[in-house]
Amino acid sequence: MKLVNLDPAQLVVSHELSRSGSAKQFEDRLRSSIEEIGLAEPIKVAPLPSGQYLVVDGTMRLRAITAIRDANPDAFKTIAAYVTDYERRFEIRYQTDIYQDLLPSQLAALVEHLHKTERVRKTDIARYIGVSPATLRNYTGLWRLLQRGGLFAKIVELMDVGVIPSSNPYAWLRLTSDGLRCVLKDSFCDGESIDAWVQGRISAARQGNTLRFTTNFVEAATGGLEPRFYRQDEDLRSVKRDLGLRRAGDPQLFDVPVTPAVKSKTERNSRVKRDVKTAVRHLSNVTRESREPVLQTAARSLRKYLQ
DNA sequence: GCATCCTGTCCCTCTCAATA
DNA sequence: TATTGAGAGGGACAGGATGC
Repeated sequence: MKLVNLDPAQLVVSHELSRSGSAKQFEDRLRSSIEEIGLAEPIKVAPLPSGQYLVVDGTMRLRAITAIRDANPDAFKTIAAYVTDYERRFEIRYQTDIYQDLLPSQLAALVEHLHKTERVRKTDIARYIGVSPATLRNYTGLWRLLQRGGLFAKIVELMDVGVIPSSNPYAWLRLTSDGLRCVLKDSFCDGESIDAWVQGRISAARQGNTLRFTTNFVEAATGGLEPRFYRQDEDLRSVKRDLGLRRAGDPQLFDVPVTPAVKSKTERNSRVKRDVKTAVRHLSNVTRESREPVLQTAARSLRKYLQ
């Protein structure tokens, strides 16, 4: 990719390549950062027949720079940009946003692909996309819902459009098919048929009319059903539930003896170094063996980050 | 057999937007 | 400006699965 400096007036933003979400605080911090240290990472553009350049990646940075220029017209007379192929604008855009802008179902599919096909450990994937291993487990849960298909997959679709929170897929996974139908019929559909309700909520959400259900609502709706509506028997679920309750209710039960600070710090450092080394090895394999350009790019990027 | 990783579950904390 | 509510993410556990 060729690096050039472009006049801001030459840049054109396309809605189809802009971010789907917004974060005011992030944008404020981005603007402050660019004001303070400049544009650390050039944006990516593609040439247009008109002589202008389409912003492929960097609309938020451009927005921040525009805001800075509104206050100070002398700032950023040119903007550093990598010139990419217009034909590859979507590929490049989605490579860049592989872990920032994906729907929950897409992220779940990506995680499982990296894990199963490319053999990247889930802890490494979590570090790469900047979430905890616990959060990554939610993506695993989403993937399992998708694998079950039918109404379970529809639940993920409802999560994608924001009707149902995606933060606790296991509330749904514990149900049988009959249990799922029972929950939807009794707590969500309000007299409508299940299929019609699901399709109606998805369509409405896509038109901007999203009816959101809370995690508490989901938990209440999927909990406390008859035992026949759960995949595992009540005793087993009670044991697992008790683990969480014991942990929350009496933390000192689980306190471990404190080892000398120096020793534990040394051990931690040694462990971290070992983890990083292993992660780099896995990622090198992905870069070398994967046939997916997106995954090669992601693995190269994470390897560079870890090193 | 042991070490490591993954799963399913719980509650808590933090962030952010909406509202008073 | 302070408060509130919702959602996202984190910490922790036991136990199962897997690989060496």
